Amino acid sequence: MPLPTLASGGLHLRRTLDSGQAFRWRWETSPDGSEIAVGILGRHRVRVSQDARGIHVLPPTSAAGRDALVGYLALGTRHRRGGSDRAALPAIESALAQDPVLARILPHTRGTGLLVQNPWEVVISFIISQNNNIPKIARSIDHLARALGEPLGDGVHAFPTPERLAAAHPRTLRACHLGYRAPYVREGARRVADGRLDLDALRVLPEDRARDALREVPGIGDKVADCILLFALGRAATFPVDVWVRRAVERLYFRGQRRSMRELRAFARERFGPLAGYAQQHLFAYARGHFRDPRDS
DNA sequence: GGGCAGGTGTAAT
DNA sequence: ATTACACCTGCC
Repeated sequence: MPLPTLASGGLHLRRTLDSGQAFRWRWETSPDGSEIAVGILGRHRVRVSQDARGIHVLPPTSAAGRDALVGYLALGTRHRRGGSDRAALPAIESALAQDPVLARILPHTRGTGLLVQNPWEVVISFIISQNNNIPKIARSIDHLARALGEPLGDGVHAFPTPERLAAAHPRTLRACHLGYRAPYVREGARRVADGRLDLDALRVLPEDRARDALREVPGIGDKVADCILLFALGRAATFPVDVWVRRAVERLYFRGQRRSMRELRAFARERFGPLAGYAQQHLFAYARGHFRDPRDS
């Protein structure tokens, strides 16, 4: 059975893949009406769906693709990884539900997990994300992959390597609609390619040191650095504050009063501790669902 | 057309 | 340590 059904472990596939932490997933509807996520993990094109029985890895996903998916979704990693505990999602959500605000939100967002993504891809993806919106971010990344990524067949391309991206002609980047972010992307790629930014080395640094190292790259500020730490480097205590999370925290915890970035970070650390990253995911999802119009609550 | 979108760099306070 | 502004681009 090369493509088994995997225990969901409390993971809600759709909520997780659509939560804004990854940009290369597409959804298709199968003949029986079920929804199938199609994505690219490294050099593997993978297809996956979920129903009451669990998470199904679907053809033509290879065995290697299946393994990549298990790691990516953090399935079967109930115990220690990289020296830190990764508790099962239901246990995490039970802990978060001690907070009355999250207890109210969780029914809408339960199952939103943190992915274990490739740091290089996350660095570039979130540099592109600044002052941008999700459809446009996804489009730019898709353009980059087509222009510079290894072809994997069927018109699908891997994410470009640092070397290829660093060597890309400005004209090529221009065609990816990166706008003023193009020089940031290029410089980030150069630094990863030549070792000035050693992403693997960041894994063993204290969180603050790793954030400082990331912030040295032009185009990476506090928010993008936090996203990289949370979505690719396993730092679940990190609390990226974007406009949506800010809105959610200020309205739900501070009666709509404006708080400084510093206050918001301190709040998250005190309130959610090592699970702040998960709390952020829930607050973000809820805010996007309910605060679309800045006037309503 | 002006404003905004999952920020950041820069200059000024 | 905070605040104001510009910024590619696509969309309303």
